[in-house]
Amino acid sequence: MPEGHTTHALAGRLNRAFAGSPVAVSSPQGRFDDGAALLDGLTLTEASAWGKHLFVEFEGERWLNVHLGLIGRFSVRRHHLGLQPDARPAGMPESQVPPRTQVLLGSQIPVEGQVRLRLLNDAWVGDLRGPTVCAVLTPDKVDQIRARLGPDPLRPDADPGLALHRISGSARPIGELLMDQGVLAGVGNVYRCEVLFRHRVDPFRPGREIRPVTWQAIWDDLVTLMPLGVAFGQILTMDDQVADAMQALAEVTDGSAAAHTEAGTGARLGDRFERRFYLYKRTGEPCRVCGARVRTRLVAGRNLFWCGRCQRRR
DNA sequence: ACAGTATGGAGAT
DNA sequence: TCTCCCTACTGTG
Repeated sequence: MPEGHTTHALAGRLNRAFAGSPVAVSSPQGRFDDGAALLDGLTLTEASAWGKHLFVEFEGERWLNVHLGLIGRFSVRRHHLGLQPDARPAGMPESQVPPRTQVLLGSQIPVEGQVRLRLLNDAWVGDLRGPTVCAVLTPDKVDQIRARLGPDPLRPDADPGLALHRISGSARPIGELLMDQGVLAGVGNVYRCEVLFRHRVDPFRPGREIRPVTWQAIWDDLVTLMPLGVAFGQILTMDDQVADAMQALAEVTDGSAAAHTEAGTGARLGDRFERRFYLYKRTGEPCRVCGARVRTRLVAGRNLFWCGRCQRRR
């Protein structure tokens, strides 16, 4: 389910599992052998996300860039092999065991399916499958990619004015502009349909006809909604679920409930919510607000869902 | 077992 | 606007 919330959650999991430790990098599938060799054994500095792009910095100014595309997955889980005493020379501290040794130990971790990239340290294993992008980049190239991306509502440094500038100067429909990663980074098909509905905006309305105050409301809404997606591992847009999620998140932040800080599976707060949207994939069903049938149209190769009555031009 | 679909995006046309 | 890439899950037989 890769929209921006997925990438940001992934960056967090990678940091909790690997940041600050040397990482054995391999390509069990073989299609990333060259890139893996460039990173193997380097210390992972920090993972971060910008929209749907994941950037993982390693020592020596080497960057791993991953884009999950439509079907990519990146699992991060604990393994229980540990480092066996006889796997390193006598007297060598565990922290100095060469990553290659870890690779040998790691080879005991079964590989299921096509794993393009495997990250491994003494406690964690991360397996990447089916990405559209998996590459090692120089800092220059990383800057280039970032320069092409619009502001990301999940980044504190984001400037919604940049997106407004591109929207207000465009004749393209807002439903299309929201999906353009150069206008706004991180929003995909679900968030675009749902957020336009939440503000009753006609998806076919040209960008230049969107009032700045309307754009600001949409942006503010995304700044509220998308962190919930990160925290709960699913896209939440329905008012009742959003309210519940915000409350649950506030309780965790206040410390009045046990915080789940493990990077592993199972401890996630996610999957607690029923999968339910205002419009997404509800073609022909009644609008939850007005009862009109939810409509759909292929826009630039993707299914756009909208309510022709609630989102009529005003 | 197999077909269909999917929350993306690049490149060709 | 079309074609292609790539994996996981769903529904059908």
